[in-house]
Amino acid sequence: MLINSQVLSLLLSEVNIVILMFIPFEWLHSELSNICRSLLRVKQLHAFLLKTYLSEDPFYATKILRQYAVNSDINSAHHVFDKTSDRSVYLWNSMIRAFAQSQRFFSAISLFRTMLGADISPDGHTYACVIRACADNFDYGMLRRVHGGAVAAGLGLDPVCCSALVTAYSKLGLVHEARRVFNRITEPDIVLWNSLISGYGSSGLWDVGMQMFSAMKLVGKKPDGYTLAGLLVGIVDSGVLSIGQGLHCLSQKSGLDADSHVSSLLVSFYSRCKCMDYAYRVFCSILNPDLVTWSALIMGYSQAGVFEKVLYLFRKLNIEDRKADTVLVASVLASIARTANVGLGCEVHGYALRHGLELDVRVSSALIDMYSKCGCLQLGISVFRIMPERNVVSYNSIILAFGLHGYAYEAFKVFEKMLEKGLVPDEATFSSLLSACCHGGLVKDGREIFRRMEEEFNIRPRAEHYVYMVKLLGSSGELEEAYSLIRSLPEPVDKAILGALLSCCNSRGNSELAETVAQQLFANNPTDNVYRVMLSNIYAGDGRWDDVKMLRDKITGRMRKMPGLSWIESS
DNA sequence: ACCCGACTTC
Repeated sequence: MLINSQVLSLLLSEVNIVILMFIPFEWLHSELSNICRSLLRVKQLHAFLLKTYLSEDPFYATKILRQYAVNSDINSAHHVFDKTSDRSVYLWNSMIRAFAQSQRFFSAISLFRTMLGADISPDGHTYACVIRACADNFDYGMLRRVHGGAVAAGLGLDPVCCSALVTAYSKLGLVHEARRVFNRITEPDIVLWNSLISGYGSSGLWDVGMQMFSAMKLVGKKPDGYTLAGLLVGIVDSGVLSIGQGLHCLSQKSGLDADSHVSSLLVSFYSRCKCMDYAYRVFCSILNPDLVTWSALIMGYSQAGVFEKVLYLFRKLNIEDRKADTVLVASVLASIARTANVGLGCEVHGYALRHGLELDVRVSSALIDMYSKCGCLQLGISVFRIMPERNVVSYNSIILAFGLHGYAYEAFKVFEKMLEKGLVPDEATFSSLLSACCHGGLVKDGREIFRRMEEEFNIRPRAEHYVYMVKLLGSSGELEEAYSLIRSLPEPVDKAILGALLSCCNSRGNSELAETVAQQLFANNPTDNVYRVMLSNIYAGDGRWDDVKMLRDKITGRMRKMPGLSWIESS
């Protein structure tokens, strides 16, 4: 029986028991089992189930609940759950999962607690779902409690539960804890092996992941797409290019390169290694690359600074009649910000508007940054004003924008507002604020915020923060204070921090301190001739030509200065 | 249903 959409709509809206007799149940099952991306259709199906009293059946109730959940209609999903009197474990699990996936962590936990009190026992999947939710919310305390609960319920060795535990502990950075869970299982299944390998991969321990990979093959387990993906995420830079190439080779031999996750990871692996030719070749070999793979390639070109390729690919995507998503548009905008071409930025903003992507946090934040870097602060502010949802990144972007344009006072005002909203500032927030102080010459506020960063917000300053502090203090003549800040740091001091002080010595004409700083730089970076050039310029300013000559003679090899180039676009 | 991918600010 062939059912086209018109017939279907008619059936769903005008159904009665007579028509029901003609509906093949295989069709109904497939309609409910496949992911339906239309909320309207889900509602029609639900109405149909209600009319035929099939909604009482926990099997159908679960199916429709899940359909509501994938369409983000969590209230309807909850309604279905409430109306079903005969609740199976699967139904409970689906509802807990629906809460967890729609970021309603506390609802998920509270439903889980209700389930513990009800006359039904949670199974491995219930615990797995709650465990995952704990990890997604970085709630270590809750994770320990749920883990304890699982052990007490006799599920401490349940394969499903343990896979989730291994992943959760790895996500919280406790890969040793994950290993302990793994070690308790005498015969791990492929999923458990994959969980541990992914855990090592995402914790930066790709070598241990490779050891586990060998161990897994020794006990006769055949790797699948998850295994390769877990290994590939760990290969982060060109230092281990050959390992990644080996995995590429392996994926081709085993046919796993057809897996969309594996192929997109191969593209991003080559991108991370700056091997864009390889990345492009892998991309071209994929039959129907999905948006994630397109994004990986576009990001690769963006990070390699090949901006014309970014735009070329974005246009190519459109020519192929594919619709970009928020992540892809945000990446393209970030790339345009670096070219400072506001015309292109406006084009992509227009694209975002036409496709209803402009209110997304990532897109909006990228727009703020793009407009401010292109010199259009006002446009960035307008975007910030209208965005419905703001996160730390959005605030960081607008703070940076104000600072960049010399409005340090506004930057601090936004910072206060951000704290009022209960958002927790991160390292980038303080980078942006310190940068604002540098642009505005606010020494006092800079010192204050630098102090608060550590004392009040528990953020240990990184090299970039010290660079800003040194620049701020040094350029306002407080060279001694800048130097004593540097001396409080453990050796070896990052060359960017010392370099910032050296450059301040240059502009303030303090050759005495410059010599001390430069000696330290020479000692730790003997091949970096830039610092010799800087010091020789300082000597030249004092007319100490003998010292200039002595330094210049030490510069071995050729130094080529890149000619300064700039361009403007005219229309 | 447990294990895998692109992500805006520094």
